[in-house]
Amino acid sequence: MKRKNMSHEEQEFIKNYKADAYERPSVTADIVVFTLDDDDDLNILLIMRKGFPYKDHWAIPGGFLEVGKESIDDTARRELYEETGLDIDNIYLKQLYTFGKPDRDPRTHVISVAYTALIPKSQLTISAGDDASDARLFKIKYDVNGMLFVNDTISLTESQLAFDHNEIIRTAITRIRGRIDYEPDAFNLLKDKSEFTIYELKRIYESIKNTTLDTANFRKSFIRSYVNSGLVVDLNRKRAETGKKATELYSYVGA
Amino acid sequence: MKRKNMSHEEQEFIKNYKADAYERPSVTADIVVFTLDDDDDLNILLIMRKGFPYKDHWAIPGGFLEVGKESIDDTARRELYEETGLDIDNIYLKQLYTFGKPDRDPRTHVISVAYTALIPKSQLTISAGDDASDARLFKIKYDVNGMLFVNDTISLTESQLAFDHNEIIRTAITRIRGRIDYEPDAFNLLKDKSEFTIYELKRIYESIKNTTLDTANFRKSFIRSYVNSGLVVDLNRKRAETGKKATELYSYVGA
DNA sequence: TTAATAGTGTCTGTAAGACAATATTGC
DNA sequence: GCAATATTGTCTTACAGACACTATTAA
Repeated sequence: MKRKNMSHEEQEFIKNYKADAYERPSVTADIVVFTLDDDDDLNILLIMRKGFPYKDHWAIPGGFLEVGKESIDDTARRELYEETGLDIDNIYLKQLYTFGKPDRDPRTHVISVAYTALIPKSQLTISAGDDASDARLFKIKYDVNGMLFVNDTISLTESQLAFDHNEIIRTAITRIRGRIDYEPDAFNLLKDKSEFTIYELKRIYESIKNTTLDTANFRKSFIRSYVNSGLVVDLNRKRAETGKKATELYSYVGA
Repeated sequence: MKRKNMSHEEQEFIKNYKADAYERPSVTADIVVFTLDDDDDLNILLIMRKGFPYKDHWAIPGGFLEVGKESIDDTARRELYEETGLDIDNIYLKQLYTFGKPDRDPRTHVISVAYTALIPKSQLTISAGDDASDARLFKIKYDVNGMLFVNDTISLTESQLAFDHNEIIRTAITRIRGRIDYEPDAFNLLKDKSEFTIYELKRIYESIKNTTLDTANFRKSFIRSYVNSGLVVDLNRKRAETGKKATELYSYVGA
């Protein structure tokens, strides 16, 4: 915010402003990191909390805003980097929603600005940050009581998560499902968005929507929405795999 | 957040937690209040700031979170009530986006959780709250440099607004335009959503989208989307106005 | 040749937009 | 009757979903 003409009076006010006059909340950025595993199932990154509160509970990664030094978007990027070692630029990271009930954290009033990240597994180097004793990917499953988070060694119900993180994850899934039909979000989960097949993209749609799609209709929609608009170009090359007909390759060239 | 089984160790941790150990930002809820004026043009509520910073600048209403006492949603409701005297329940008030750049407020790092409200003018009793010397509705117009805010006596360019409030308003307009085609937001701007004509609703759509719509096509879409789904019922009564054919009345019965 | 996957074609129903035509009312 | 607005109908185009059919490759 560049102010052109701040009066002397106003400058004095700012100089003497006591931010401590009112009690302030803490603010965190917390990130729902989605990826696809080798089964093409939708996965989420959870960390095991090292300290209180919710010590030894699984949680989504995140951390406190560094006041005056960074925007809340930067907090999300920084925390994501610390947890995944990701090249922070060129990453799908979008603000999701802000959660602000006074008792959502037992320490003090903590406002959580939640973000959603969509990252191909090949780009993730998962490592537990300072505040975590472990960090893992979990498949998202559903039973009558809600979501389950499952991998080879661990199975969690959503109520076992720290804080209100189950609600944040629910909100993220709802949002990404709502967006996928009219925004090119899904490309961000491709192993290599500069060289992919329609069927790789289709599997991403199916994982996010938790359904199966008709290949013919998916192709029509893909051509109409992305190729005809120039967002995706046909590479006029094919990729051959053993035992199958070779598949045409496309490249996402962005907006 | 009800925790069932918090360990003694964790309880001790919470008791001894010093929130002051890290610097915290301030958090505000700021509200973009939309209404339609008597010309059926889209209006926004702005207040004239009484104190520094941006003293004597127009701004959207809002205020600081009362830490530990209220959720950020409640902050928005409370501030909206103070500025409009509104019956706070039964109001369209939705979280929009959170703005968190460190220098967006010259006092200190202030995180603004922005909300959008859609309220019929008949329900608004606009009054300047504690922190405002004036409160007015402004038509939203556009010129080559962006938005203008205009009423009978005042004309503002968007860059004259306090803080980054022009960016917040832009975000709100984009969001509401994007939502109106698939969410029943527009009903919240009707004078009386329990008794309205198709044409009253059409004018709201036109104001938000800033276009004119075909009556025949609007009717078809209205019937399909709302009457057939039961969200709106045909009252089987008409309202007569002088010099015109009487118009069928409908009632929004909600989800 | 056959299994497996890639890709095309066709049909149906629904919806959006353009626009013509008809209906009702007060004056 | 006429002006003004309300309401219905028709035509075109686009798209989504269901599903039958053809094409290519490796084993």
